[in-house]
Order: sequence, then C-alpha cells, then structure tokens
Amino acid sequence: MNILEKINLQITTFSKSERKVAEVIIDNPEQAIHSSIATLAKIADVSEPTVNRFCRRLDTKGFPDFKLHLAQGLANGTPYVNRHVDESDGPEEYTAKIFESTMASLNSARKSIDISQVNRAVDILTQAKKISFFGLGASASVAQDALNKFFRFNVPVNCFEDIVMQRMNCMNSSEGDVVMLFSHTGRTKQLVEIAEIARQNDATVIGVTSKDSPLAKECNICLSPDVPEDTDLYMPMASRIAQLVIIDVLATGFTLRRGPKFRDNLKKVKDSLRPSRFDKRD
Amino acid sequence: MNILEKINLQITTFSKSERKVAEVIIDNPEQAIHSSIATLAKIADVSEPTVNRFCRRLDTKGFPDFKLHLAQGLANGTPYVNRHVDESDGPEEYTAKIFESTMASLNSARKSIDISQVNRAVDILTQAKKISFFGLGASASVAQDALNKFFRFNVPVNCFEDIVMQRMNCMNSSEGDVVMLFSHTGRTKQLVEIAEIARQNDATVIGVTSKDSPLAKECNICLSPDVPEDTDLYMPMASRIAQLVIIDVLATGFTLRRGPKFRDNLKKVKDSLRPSRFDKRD
DNA sequence: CAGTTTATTGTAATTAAACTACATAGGTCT
DNA sequence: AGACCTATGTAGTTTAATTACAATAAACTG
Repeated sequence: MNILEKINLQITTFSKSERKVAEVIIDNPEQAIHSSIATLAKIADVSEPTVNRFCRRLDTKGFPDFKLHLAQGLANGTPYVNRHVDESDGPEEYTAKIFESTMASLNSARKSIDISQVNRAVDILTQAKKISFFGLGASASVAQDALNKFFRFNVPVNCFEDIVMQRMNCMNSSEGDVVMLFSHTGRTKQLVEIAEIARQNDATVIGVTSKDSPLAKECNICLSPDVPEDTDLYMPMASRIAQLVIIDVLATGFTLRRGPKFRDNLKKVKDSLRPSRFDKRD
Repeated sequence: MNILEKINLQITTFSKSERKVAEVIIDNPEQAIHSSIATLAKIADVSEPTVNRFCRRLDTKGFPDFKLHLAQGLANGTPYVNRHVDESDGPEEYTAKIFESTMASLNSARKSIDISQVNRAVDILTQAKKISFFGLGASASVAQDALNKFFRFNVPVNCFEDIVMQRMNCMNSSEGDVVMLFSHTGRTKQLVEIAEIARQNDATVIGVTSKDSPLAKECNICLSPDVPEDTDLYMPMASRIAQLVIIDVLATGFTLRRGPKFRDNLKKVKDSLRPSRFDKRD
C-alpha cells in the first residue's frame, strides 16, 4: 500500500507530535524526501527522535527507509489518495485519475496473470488451423483489435459482431480451430453458449474473462486478469485495456514462437503500407 | 526519465569500476536501495567513493539521493531496464515487458497530454449534433471502441471502417458535427483527406494522433499523447492503448459535464443488459 | 485533590553513514 | 621511457541517524 495512504489511515492513532510530523509530510511529501531528519523535525516543530518514532510506527526501519517508501509512493504519481473520479473533478483531475487507475489495473493484471496459461494459449494459437475472435458490446472492439493483430500473421482469422454469425462459425468448427472469447464479466449468456457450441465441435476455446465465471468454466484455457476495481461510469474501462494488453502479449508470444523468418514477413506487411503514407519529412 | 534506463544508457561512458557498480545495481536494484554505500561498495568490489562518484555522474546529489531516485524508478514496477522484447525471452519475460512498457507509455502519455485540449474536446463533444469516429487499420478498433462508449450517451454517433463511407459521411457533414480521427502516425493519406473534407464542410475535427503530423495540422483540436517508443513487433501497441485511455478520459469528461441526471440514464442502459446475463450467484 | 503511574517528548551521547581531500596505481601519449 | 592524466582507493572529517535516558505532561487511583 502507498505509504501516504497509510499515514492518512493511521493518523488518528498518532500522538500530538507525531501528527504534526504526519501533517508536514502529507502537506509536502516532496520536501520531506529531500530533507534530513533534523530539518524535517524543525519544520514540524518537534524533536528528531519524534520523527524517527513516527517512521517506525509506519513499519519502516527508520527515517531513511521511510523516505524510500515515500519516494516510491510519489513515483507512481499518485498524490490522489482516492483514485475514483468524483463530481467535482476538473479536467486535470479526472484525466490524471483515469490514467492512474488504468495503470494500476494493468499492474495488478500483470501480477495476477497465469504465465503457464499464457504459454499454453500461445501454443494453441501457433498451431491453430483457424482463429475466431468474438466479443459482444464493449468487448467487440477488443475482438476486432485481436483480429487486426493476428491477421498480419498470415493465419486464417475471423471476427463477427453478429451473434448469429458467431454461432454459425462455431457450429462449423472442427479440431484445430481456436475460438477466442472476450468478456469482462464472463456472464453474458450468449457468449457462454458460443463457448459450449465451439467445444462440442472440438474447437479449442480460449477465454479472456474473469475468474470462476460461467464463461471461464466453459473454456479450455482461461486468462483472467485480476482488475480490482473499475473506474467505470457504468462501463468497463480498465479491464478492457487489460484484455488488449493480453492480446499484445499473445501476439508477441506468437511471433517469438514463429522465429526470425516470420518476423521478416511482418516487416514486409508493414512496408507494404508505406505508399499510403505521407513521408516523414513532410 | 527512469534512472535505471539512464544507467543503461550511460553505461558505456562509465569507467571500469563504475561499471561494476552499475551492473550490481541493475542486477538487483531492490538490494541496492536497502544497502548502505559501504555494503554496496563491498558487493561491487569497489571503494565507497567510487560508488559516490557513480551517483554523482548520474546527476544526483549523492548516494542517498540516488537511492531515492532508484526507489522511484522501482515503484513504477520497471525492473526491466530494457523493455524491448527480445528473441530469448520466455513467456514470463515478454509478458512482464509488454505490461510494463504499456504502463510506461501511459505514464508518459499522461504527462504529455494537454489538459486544455482535453477540456476543449469535451466542450465540443457535449455540444455535438453528431459524432463520427474513424480510424484505419489498427486504429479502426479504437474508433469502434469510441463508438461503443459514446453510443451509450444517447448521442447520434457512427463509425465506418470503409474509407468510402467515411468520405461520404464527411461530405454530408455540417456545422455542429464532430469528426474524431484516430491515427498513430498521423501520416495516413486517406485519413488526412477525410479531415480536409470534414473541415471544408464545417465539421469540427478532433484528432488523436502524433504531434506536428500532417493529420494534426488538419485538426481543430488535437490530442497528442507522447508515447516515446513502441514495443511493437512492427505494429503500434502501446500508443493505441494510450488512445483508448484518452477515449475513456473524454467519455468521463462528457458524463461529468452532463451532470447527475445523465448518469442515472447511463445506469438504466447498464441495467437493461441484466436479462442477458447469468446471475452473480451462478 | 495529592500521589503515583504511564505515556509522550526532548536532550545529549553514541554510532553509523556519507563525503572530502589526498595519495597512489594504472594507463596513455609523446 | 618518462611525464601526464585518469581512475581508484585510503584515511580522515563531517553530517546524519539512532539510542539511552531524563523530564515533562497527562491520566488514573486512593
């Protein structure tokens, strides 16, 4: 936990002098990390050992250690203790908050993702006869994005927004086909059905969805980024970004697995776009 | 800049002993921040002043200051100095690297984004008669995502992947219409033309693209996230995520501007999805 | 309400860490 | 090979941090 938040949380339990120290630090943490214990003590109008005791109370080894923790807290650019957007936020605040909460989500997604599942997913994808990407609602654009990435790999891919087309696609699938499904909640009935149909037809189903959800249970492989809380104003934001980064990861794993020759091919695809672009020197 | 990257960048300019220090720190930065100058000197098998000189060479005030910088670097969760995926990376490495480079990109995007432009964009969007979202290639799914967000706001929106449809849409636009364009490079000829057409027909053009690009010059408002380098295996990854977060920011600004009643409406939209979902207790 | 106890804070001494000045070793260029 | 310069280490100095202890303030008890 961020040590600034911790101070805020525990401030009531502090003694009078310790509270003085806490206030000085909260008020200007930047100054705090660049001060010696003596100067900080003077600013807070307390003695040096008081500052030291304050540090220990926050489970740090001492003043220098405390400064380290504080520096880490500041580095994340989180002067906002509460990262949720609220009514009174101006553009500056909500912009910062959304960026920060997105970054925080990615961080926790990274920590929670099961690498062995990533590896298995890459295995399956590299060997796929055909890959289909499906998502509904907000996840449709995630599927679209996946299509775009894997399309460049010169593998048969498709992606339908239409639920009927999705069903038909799964009906016609066979062993070696991969169906990749995106859903934040993992509770959309239609998508769970799609997964069932796909598996009945021997396709491999890879889900990017939340752990232990109905959809997750239908998948052969499930990638479940743990995104603690969404900033959402009634729609998933951060979790969807996490899904996209997972696609990036899989695409990267894919290209690495395919080896250097394959990457030369990719370069050709990219170069083929050149005639449609303005020159750099413009 | 992250001090670890800085070390890596400057490592060639270091002397033999200083390089020893650099290697020890890169190898295990966590250990470094919890060591005294004496222990670190011993680990690197150099003298204390060498460590001190090393710190100063990196433009820090001294060893404690250096540790502070290092701690801040680590806090961002970037133990990988070299964030580019390379051949020999296993799943664990490339997963971590991609997540981290995405987070780093978001961080720099956040710092570089012009808040006044964000505010103007929100102004324009809230007053729009109609909003069109266009992108080509990889940016098509970004436009799709934007559509999905703003669609819920009960504003007339559209989004075409087809370049001809896009052109026709812009031909028919008039004052009060907003055209929002997504492009990483800002050099795709067809999209620049779209911007020209839209402006000729009195639409307001908002671009999410790189600074000073041909496209940027055609826009009324331009949001240019500064994404330093892409991890790309020949396609934009991080920059596209930054674009999506910008959409989140604009959507959030939009709802905040519209006030609380409007948010009740949003909740209704969300609740309308319930019958199509499995229950939480499943 | 006085006396006792306990928690809180500060003073002074100690220890540890960081830094500076200087000396020596190693390398380079003429 | 000798002079010079850079790089590195040693020892001493300064500064910062910590500890032990004393004093004060607050709280509690008879």
